[in-house]
Amino acid sequence: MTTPFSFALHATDGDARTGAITTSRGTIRTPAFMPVGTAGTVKAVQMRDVKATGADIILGNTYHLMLRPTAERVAKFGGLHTFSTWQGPILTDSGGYQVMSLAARRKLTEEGVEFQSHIDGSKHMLTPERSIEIQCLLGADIQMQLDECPPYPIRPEASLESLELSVRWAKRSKAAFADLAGPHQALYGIVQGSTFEDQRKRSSEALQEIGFPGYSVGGLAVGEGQDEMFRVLDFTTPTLPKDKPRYLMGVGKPLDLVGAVERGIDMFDCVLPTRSGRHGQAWTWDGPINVKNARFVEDETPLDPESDCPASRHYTKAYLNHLFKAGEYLGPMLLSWHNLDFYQKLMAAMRAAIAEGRFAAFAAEFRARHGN
RNA sequence: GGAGAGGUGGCCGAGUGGUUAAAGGCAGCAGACUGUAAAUCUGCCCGCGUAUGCGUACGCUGGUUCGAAUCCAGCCCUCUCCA
Repeated sequence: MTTPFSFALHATDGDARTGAITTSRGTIRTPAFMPVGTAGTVKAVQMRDVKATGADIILGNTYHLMLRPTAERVAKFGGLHTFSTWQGPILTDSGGYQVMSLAARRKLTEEGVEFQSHIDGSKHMLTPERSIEIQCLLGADIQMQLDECPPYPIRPEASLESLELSVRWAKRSKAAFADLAGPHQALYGIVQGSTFEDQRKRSSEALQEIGFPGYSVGGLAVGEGQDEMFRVLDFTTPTLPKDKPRYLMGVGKPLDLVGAVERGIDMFDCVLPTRSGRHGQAWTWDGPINVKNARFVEDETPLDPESDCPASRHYTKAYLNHLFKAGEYLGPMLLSWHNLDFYQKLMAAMRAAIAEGRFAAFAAEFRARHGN
């Protein structure tokens, strides 16, 4: 439990990078995709299966775990790792995303965010300090500063104001983290600034002045579209230090991941593989399909016969189609599992391509096969 | 044989004179989902047409009415109870 947090770059190919983050709970191979486990569970998939897909780290969420079962109760059980049985590294989001997704249920002030629980209406004040305290109670290996994830589109003046608030919260988060966390844990700052180049630069510089072991790009994939997101990355990642991990929060679709890795991103998280899996969508090398579609009713082929993942190899599309049509739980379970596995295989393929200096060719081939 | 209830779009089921191509649900056909209030949401769902629209339609036949899924008559069928 004493291995300090560190990041090592192994190879670069263009702007794409591959390396490893070392934590006391294990190594995270980058570029990494982190399955989202908001409420202490990667929805519909058992931890041992999440692990078997090749995931090195998963997410938890401050807001949701604070409300239920509460951070204090999780701490009583020995932390989120023990409680959930996930023994690898855990990254927790600070509640910043809920500032946007639950905008109607919160009040934002300089002090922090007051949420009205979506469960029972009770009020909860989440300050930068309290967010760090909760993340420490959960035992998160990588923690996020409390930030305001602004909506899109947003006026430049409003974005700037929001960005400055997030910077002030970053400073407070770091101070709280210094008091409560250990050297084996890490706190990331979050770059904001919407789609404005000068603001992204300003945010990036302000955070580096404070100093963090890793930097996130937040406030993207919120409706601006892929072209715009890539445009923002084009001028944002170059402002980040090369020797620290770069985390693009909340992204994305497979093609988003490829484009972002191409632009120098090292870490990703997204609900998409699990959510779309629950909704019948399967991601494959040949693009996304919806297993509920009538054309799969008698399709006896599996999602990926070459995969070592049982969900991808053992079950026919006809069977998956039947499970979804019949409303059987196993359908969402199998597709979530398969999608997580596909995402990990995609990340592994990108890592290998970067290490071997053929990332551009890999990306081109993937785009051609997967569809645009 | 007697008494009663009822027949509505693939199914269930509202509607009991005009604003009804006919609520709602299910099934069906598609789409969306990006730091998870999501096993969710959206659209289509009689036929033809992009559409204004036209045609057909509430067991069958006939009638009343300016106008009928709705009122009347006859017929056909189903269900429940009593014999």
